[in-house]
Amino acid sequence: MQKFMPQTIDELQERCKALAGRSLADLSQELNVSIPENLLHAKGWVGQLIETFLGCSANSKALPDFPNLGIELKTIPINRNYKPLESTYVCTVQANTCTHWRDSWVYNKLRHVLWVPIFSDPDLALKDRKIASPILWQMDPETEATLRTDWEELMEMLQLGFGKKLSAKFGTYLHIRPKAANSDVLQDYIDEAGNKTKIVPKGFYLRAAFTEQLCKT
Amino acid sequence: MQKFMPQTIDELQERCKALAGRSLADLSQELNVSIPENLLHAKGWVGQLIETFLGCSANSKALPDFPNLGIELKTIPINRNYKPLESTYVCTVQANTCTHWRDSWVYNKLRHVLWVPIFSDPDLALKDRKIASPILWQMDPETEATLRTDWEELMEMLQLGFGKKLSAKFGTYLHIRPKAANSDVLQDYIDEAGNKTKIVPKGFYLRAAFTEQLCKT
DNA sequence: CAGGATCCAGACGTGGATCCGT
DNA sequence: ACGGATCCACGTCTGGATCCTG
Repeated sequence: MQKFMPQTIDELQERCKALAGRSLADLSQELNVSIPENLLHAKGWVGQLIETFLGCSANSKALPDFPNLGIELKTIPINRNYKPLESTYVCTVQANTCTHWRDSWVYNKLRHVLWVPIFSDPDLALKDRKIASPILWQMDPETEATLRTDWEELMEMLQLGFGKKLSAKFGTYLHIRPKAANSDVLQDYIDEAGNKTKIVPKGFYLRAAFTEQLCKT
Repeated sequence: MQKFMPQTIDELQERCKALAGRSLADLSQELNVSIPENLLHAKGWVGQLIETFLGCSANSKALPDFPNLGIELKTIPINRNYKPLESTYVCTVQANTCTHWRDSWVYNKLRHVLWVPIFSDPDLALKDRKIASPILWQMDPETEATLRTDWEELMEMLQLGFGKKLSAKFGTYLHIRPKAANSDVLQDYIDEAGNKTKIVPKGFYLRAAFTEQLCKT
């Protein structure tokens, strides 16, 4: 059962009110989808459940989840104390497409986000996990400055051919980690010496230390 | 039931002998695959049946059907008089990748081909269609000269931006036709004036007049 | 009947993320 | 607890070709 996509921010916020406090069992029953035993073989299940409830089409590449509103949806697993349990995936890294920050996928994905924190302590069964209050958020100048610096430094390392040395240790809010089916997946890359090589596809992620600020406000 | 891939040309020719004269009903029974009522919703079925019988893996992109032998497999529907009923698809057209003929996908697909003609008169039910004698063929210099000229002229028209005017009328042996799910599928293209536009994805095909020469020898 | 349009299966890529060893 | 590794769904692309109308 798919809902209609909200046409205005007010409609979206109404839908968010109807989401806060509800359990995943509750939501999946209303939407008539079956609930998996755990997330090991369904890692994206919660995110897709929330997408369905809020009425995003779940397809559409390169467009925000709510295209007419320009808003991106991100779920965040948190513990009882509103502390994120995981980093948050932002988008794939496009090596060799050097643009300005404002043209980047990262900026455009994070400019305007609906964060949906979900109480997800590991001892809490999937069905009993509950939605906290969704947060409609816009990137502020200070945050942008930090993200921009992170992005520029990380992209520069990639451009210069240091992709293999680019570990998840770099970056204040944003960092780069593998993003692939497994480590056998490889894509073309040109290293610092100008030689053709292969690296595992990578993605941008927000560190939990960053999203913690959002969830605790 | 998948067979092993032939490791030598001799093994491949043995397999071909076992194929000649047999009906599609016979083959599909041996391979334990169900036979469709007609080809309208299974246009590639015959080709895939023959692939299975001859032991090609059916995956592998950019590689020949028999990678270790460097041989490509092509089925050709023919009538009682060995005249092809259709043109033969070769490969997709890669606009904006101008290389030399010998580096082209067309040359490499057609250098060494196992043609499998199949009696396919329209009044003959799918199950009753029979395999004629497979033909293991290598491109000869005269054929290459004609194919090369066709390919160079067609590619030049594409490079120069005349993709929209490039109809299937051009080319002696080889021509270009749409190759997509339907005519709504579009891909980026730069026209003769240098403007960005969209065209339907295209493929190279061999005219029936060309394959007729092969089937009648 | 030639040329433009179309159809399926299966591989591949991307967006949704969490898992889990050190 | 962090960073490298991994997992599913689903849309898109590609290779297998034939359909079908003017």
